Amino acid sequence: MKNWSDIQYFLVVAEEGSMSAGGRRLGVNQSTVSRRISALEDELKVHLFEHLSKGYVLTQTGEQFLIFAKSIEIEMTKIDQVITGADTQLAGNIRVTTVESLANIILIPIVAKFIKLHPEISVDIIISENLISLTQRQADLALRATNSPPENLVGRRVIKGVTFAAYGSKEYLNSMGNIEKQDKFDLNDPKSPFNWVGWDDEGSVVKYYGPSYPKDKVRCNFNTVTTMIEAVKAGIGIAQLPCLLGDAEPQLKRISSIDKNHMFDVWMLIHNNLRHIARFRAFLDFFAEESLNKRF
Amino acid sequence: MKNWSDIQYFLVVAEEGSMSAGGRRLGVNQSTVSRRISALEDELKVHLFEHLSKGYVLTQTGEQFLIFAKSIEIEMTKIDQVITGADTQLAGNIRVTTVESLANIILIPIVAKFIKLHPEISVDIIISENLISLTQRQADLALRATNSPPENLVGRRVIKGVTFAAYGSKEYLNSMGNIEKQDKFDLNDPKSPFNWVGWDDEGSVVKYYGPSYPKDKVRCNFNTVTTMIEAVKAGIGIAQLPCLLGDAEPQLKRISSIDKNHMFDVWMLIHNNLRHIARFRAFLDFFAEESLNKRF
DNA sequence: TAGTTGATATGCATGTATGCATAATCATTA
DNA sequence: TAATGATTATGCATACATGCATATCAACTA
Repeated sequence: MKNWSDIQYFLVVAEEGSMSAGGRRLGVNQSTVSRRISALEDELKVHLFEHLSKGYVLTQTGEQFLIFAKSIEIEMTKIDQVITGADTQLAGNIRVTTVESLANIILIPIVAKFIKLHPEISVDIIISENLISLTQRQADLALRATNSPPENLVGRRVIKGVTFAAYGSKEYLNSMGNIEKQDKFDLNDPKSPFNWVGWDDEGSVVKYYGPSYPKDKVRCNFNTVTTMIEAVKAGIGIAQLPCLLGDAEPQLKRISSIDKNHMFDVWMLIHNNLRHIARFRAFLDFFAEESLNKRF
Repeated sequence: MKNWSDIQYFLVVAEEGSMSAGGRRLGVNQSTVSRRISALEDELKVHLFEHLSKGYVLTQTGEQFLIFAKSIEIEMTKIDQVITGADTQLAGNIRVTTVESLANIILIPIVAKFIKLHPEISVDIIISENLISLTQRQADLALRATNSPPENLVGRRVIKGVTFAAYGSKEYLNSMGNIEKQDKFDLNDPKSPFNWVGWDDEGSVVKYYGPSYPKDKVRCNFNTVTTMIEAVKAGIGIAQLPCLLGDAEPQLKRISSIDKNHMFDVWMLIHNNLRHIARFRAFLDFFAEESLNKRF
């Protein structure tokens, strides 16, 4: 797309249904609108409008084009707002991204409180196992498990030192012998009867911070903690899981001691250049406060 | 913002750090770039760049501007892809929006399966109690509780006839008398001792489809089902809840029969004009299939 | 049917933006 | 210190996009 302004012309014609009306709204001549639309259609080699007696109506392709053009329009109004400094009010939308497991136990309860406190602010939680890019502004804030936050992001450490331990489902452990008899198992013994559920570092961008486990006994790998937990529940094997999550599952039983050498922190991160926008600031502060009070 | 194309010029200069390099990349003269940047700065009445010996570097304002400009750039490349028909591949990103309650019990388990099946597709789940607009393309698909989907959206009914019943926490019911003794309560009796947790239609865009309940006995209202459930668990009172959700809570007990006159369906919706894009189609089909197999 | 209104396409004149050439500035290197 | 190379700012000529005027067309009305 050579001339991005053509989107503007497209949008008004799509909305008004006529070149003249579009021109009036943009304060330009009717012929200009007509010529810009033609230029756009020539460049893309598609027909965006059909010229019926009623006026210009969108073709199928035009309808598709409109959907994307709209989101560009929205971004454009946002950019104006930011520059003119309309972002000092505690209103508008916040987009927070995290992975499923952290969303359920940490993010969602605190967000529920926050929206009650600030009825003018709406919060979208974007759950994604791919690391949503804050730099590309797919989200405003991110709740991340890490030990070293990227330097272009600032934020607060909301949970410190999440530990790992091995867990198995009570049913699975029973099937391998009486779990009532023992609380600790020698998991590193090559003769240990347990299968393992592993963490797939390759497919995912989210790093594994836990202790090592016998790779040759891994039955299957997963790239999200939640699916790992499901697999352990289903009796596929045992797994190294964050205690924060494992202890919350009544069907699971902790079968190892905590390894203090393998821990991670949880950070609420924001892009450096967005941290002064009022609603983001308010959310960050509120979140830090709440997570301090809560004991994970 | 008058000339949307100026964003283009801004982006290349921000990246290259010089007007000449920017001009080369865009295939225009260096002076053009310089003039367009000046025009942009004059129009917005801010300085976006500082001219140091090393070249042009972003000011604080420029950094903020960049963040939003980037997302416009991303949308622009998307619009090109759609038009040139690059969207026939089973790859890319899908954004599905829904409310928290539906996410937890329906959406997340199926998405987990889906991303395993299609490793090239990433799925973002956007949890928002405000109705995210599919028309404005804040999301690609939406999982909604409704009985009449909007006409510009198409989709599949993934769950039919979700019923309501009254629920209370076992603890709360015990405190009001022995729950073992009775299974049905006369909730409409004005002398009934129960407080109610209500649904706040006003604050939220999500409609309440359940049976009526005595408004004069409502202690507090909530605008998300999940917070209602938490309130009921906390012993604030009883509430009309979707059985789908209420039955899943071991702490709760169903204390009324099902009212067949108040039900709702759950739809997976997509914008009419996006339904032919391959990855959306694949997701919609997979979701319909999976939800058929599952019994909710 | 003719007249009226409103919309669109196209020729022509004009104004604006662009490219080119040039001079000034600055960093690097001999 | 001088010389080279690269970048930027500005004057000037030109190319291109816009506005204006006009002809055509379609729909509605008397």
